[in-house]
Amino acid sequence: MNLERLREIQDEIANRVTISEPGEIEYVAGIDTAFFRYSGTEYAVSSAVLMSYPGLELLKVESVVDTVDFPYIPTYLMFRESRTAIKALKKVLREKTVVMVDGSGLAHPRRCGIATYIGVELSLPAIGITKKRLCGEVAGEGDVKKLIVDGEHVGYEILTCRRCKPIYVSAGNMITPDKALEVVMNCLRGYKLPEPVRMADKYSKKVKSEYLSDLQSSI
DNA sequence: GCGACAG
DNA sequence: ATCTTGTCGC
Repeated sequence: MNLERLREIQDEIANRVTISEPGEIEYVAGIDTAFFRYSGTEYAVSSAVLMSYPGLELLKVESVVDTVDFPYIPTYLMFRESRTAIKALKKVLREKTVVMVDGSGLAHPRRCGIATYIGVELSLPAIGITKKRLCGEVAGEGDVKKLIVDGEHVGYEILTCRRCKPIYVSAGNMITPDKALEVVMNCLRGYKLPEPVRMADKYSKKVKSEYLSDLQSSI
């Protein structure tokens, strides 16, 4: 599978993106993936959390461990972690849920970050969250600046806590950049990352360490 | 050619 | 992302 073909796949996904106002939001899901190698094999641990919105009560946590075959290549992250992530996500999904993914949405050279891919593939509203800017330019001043990619306003760079570096929010699918920003703001609880992503990150690392110690004690 | 480059 | 101790600061 060459990059040219993978690029075509991303272009196809990008063409299926919908930018619209999602309906009523009752839940918000978060998804994150951790990695580790064991006996020469690489594994991915994806954890998905489901929280009420806007109350943010933790309702469900599900994790999936899988082997990984694709390397990390900037702008091709979806081919590395989406399979495991989608498996975990499907276990917590309900109607009226917006998904928050640890990765770009439309803030991607071909408008196809992993959040967009997951959103289009599962046909649901998705938001991309990253701690580093993959591409685009930042415009404006203050704690909330616009993120522009190829002249298109796809999301925002926001300062979620003073003394912290900013995070990047972008629409993934079936949501507008402004609505994505609103949902993320409503999921902030004093930490750098919005709760759904922060919780998913925490659980993926927890399950990873438990899984590793199980493997090592079963020798 | 050079620099940039999510997780 | 991951490998890693102490350490600065709220």
